[in-house]
Amino acid sequence: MTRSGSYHHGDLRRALLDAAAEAMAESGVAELSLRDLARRAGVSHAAPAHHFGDKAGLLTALATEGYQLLGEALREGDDGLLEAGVAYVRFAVRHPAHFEVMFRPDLHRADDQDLAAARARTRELLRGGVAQHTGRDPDVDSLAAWSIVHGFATLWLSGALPPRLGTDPEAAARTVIRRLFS
Amino acid sequence: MTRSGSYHHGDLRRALLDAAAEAMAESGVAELSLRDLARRAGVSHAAPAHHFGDKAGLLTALATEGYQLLGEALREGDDGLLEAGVAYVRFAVRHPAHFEVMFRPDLHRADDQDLAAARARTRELLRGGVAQHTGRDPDVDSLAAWSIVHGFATLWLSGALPPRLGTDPEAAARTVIRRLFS
DNA sequence: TGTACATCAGTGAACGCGCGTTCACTGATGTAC
DNA sequence: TGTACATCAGTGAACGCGCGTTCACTGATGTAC
Repeated sequence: MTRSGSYHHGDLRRALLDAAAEAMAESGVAELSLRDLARRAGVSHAAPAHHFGDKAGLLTALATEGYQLLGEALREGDDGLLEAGVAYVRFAVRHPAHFEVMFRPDLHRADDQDLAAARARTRELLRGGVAQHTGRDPDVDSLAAWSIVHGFATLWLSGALPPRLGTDPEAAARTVIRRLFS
Repeated sequence: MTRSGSYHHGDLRRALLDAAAEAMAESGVAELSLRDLARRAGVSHAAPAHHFGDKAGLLTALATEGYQLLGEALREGDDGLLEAGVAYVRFAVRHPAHFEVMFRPDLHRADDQDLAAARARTRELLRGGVAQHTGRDPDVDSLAAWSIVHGFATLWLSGALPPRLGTDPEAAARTVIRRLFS
């Protein structure tokens, strides 16, 4: 879509979201600036305002996309609870920037309509998936499941886990999740 | 310790750490600035450099203190696994700033000696506590336990959990942790 | 008890920087007729 | 097929801001004798 040399970018919105995810994965959200994203996309530093209004607007769009991607990941991993849990961890590791901004309400506009809709839909998937597969209190079960996969993903991303676990987060997560449902 | 009107503060190091925890709890780490902390402590904006060198130095000290506080909390909650887990969540909710900076290596100097020592000691407590009380593979059990309490605490702090859970994080956490060891 | 002096803690002015945001503009696109 | 015009996307200069850091300084403290 990038027509280089042309005045119009082609799909600047997409390019800015990708640049944001890339920049955050590289050096964290603290370093993120609109001017840097514009530089990465090869446009003037005032261009982003056209698509997102301001910085919070861009991060809100990124969070919204994150909930959509997570929703797709959960639907694909519809081979039972274990695989859904693994899919959650896989999403977090593959899309660390989306994952972070989704759970940092200080970074996005939590009351944005699109974001709220995507968030609600994906959370329903999370709850519904657990309720289907368990015989116990689905409230407790879904909260326990969410906590354990979210905790594992967060600890993995922060580098807090011991090196002994190796380099495959999904394998390690599988063992841990299995422990919850044994 | 604050001798107001005097040239020397008395315990500026302590005051700055407290101010940092307070400021982060109020408005997140993104807003944190050394100049603001100096304002809160009632000293000139160049004073913090004297005690911490720079911003990363201050946050490293905060993370170190966090590991010490968490260690104490875990030792006190030595009435079994369940209460240790609850103590973990209680620590996170009472000291959200410490908790955040401990698990954000982009905010502190991970190779600082004091920090590394405090971190290692507290992690040993985490692992050791679980190994004592379980009949199964202690590696898997301690990782599952850490994941579930860390995940619950993180989700609670981010406001992601449904309002239905009420306002008492410890009660909700207790139910969830019990589920892991049932 | 008093004095000299080294050390330490805090001051305040100055610097350069990158940032977000605003604004009048211009180039490109698409649509009506 | 051609022309006029509205709309949209991106430009580039300008602004004001708060920040971290540096530096020569000064006030306070503690210690040796």
